[in-house]
Amino acid sequence: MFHALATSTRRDILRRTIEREQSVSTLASEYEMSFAAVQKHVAVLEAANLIVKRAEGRERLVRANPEMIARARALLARYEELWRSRIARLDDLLAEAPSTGASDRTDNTNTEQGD
Amino acid sequence: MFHALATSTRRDILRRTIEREQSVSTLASEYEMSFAAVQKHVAVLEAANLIVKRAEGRERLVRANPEMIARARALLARYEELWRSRIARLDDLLAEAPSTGASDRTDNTNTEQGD
DNA sequence: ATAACGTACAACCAAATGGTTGCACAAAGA
DNA sequence: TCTTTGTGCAACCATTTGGTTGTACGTTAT
Repeated sequence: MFHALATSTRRDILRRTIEREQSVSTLASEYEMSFAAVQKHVAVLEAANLIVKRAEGRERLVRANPEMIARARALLARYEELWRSRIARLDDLLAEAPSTGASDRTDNTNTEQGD
Repeated sequence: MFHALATSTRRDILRRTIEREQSVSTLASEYEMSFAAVQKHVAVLEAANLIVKRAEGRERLVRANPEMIARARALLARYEELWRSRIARLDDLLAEAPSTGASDRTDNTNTEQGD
């Protein structure tokens, strides 16, 4: 899935199909490359479930699948969560190690950098 | 950057270096592949600024760069925002269309769908 | 019916990728 | 000193990737 997102052309296709459903050839007309090249990019995005296609006459209408985008984002959010918990653990160590004796954690509102 | 995240080995390295800073050879010992292969993966992550290295004696200690992870997540969040605003726009159209004629647009014969 | 359009897919090609081994070199240790 | 360890880099190889052209086939228009 990250592989599917790894090309700017595909991210652009994703952006366009988020904004509005459109056919493969309409998409293809937006780029310098051949129709077949765009069609392959669409196929990669489809395999990653980042878009879905719908048949309408001879056209295939492409639209983004927001579920999958949310999933990618959630995965990265988990990495950030790992980071926060690591900081929290270090924080605990620092709170315990010195002989300050105070077992209760004083103000530990620290460097949260996520949004 | 998404390219750097596109391999499970590299995502795993990222995960490990989030949890704790460690040397390249320590990382390499965790995988079946050769040291050089892991070293190249680390180099890719470093080029994408997803990790940073620090020299300590002959070792190179690797740690994750949470800023960059947040940035990747923010980019995906923007796609979701696009989706939400698209839904909101459709919502507006549906709210306006039935009542209040308001024929401001002179030649709106081709009633754009979506945007 | 015939032409034009939209799509899919195969074959092909150059470049990038993910892996290997081997070598060079600095730092630690015997 | 000599050896071992940790690192980086180059050369090489197989596979994947991103692009091309060509072909086939169903749908729409003339």
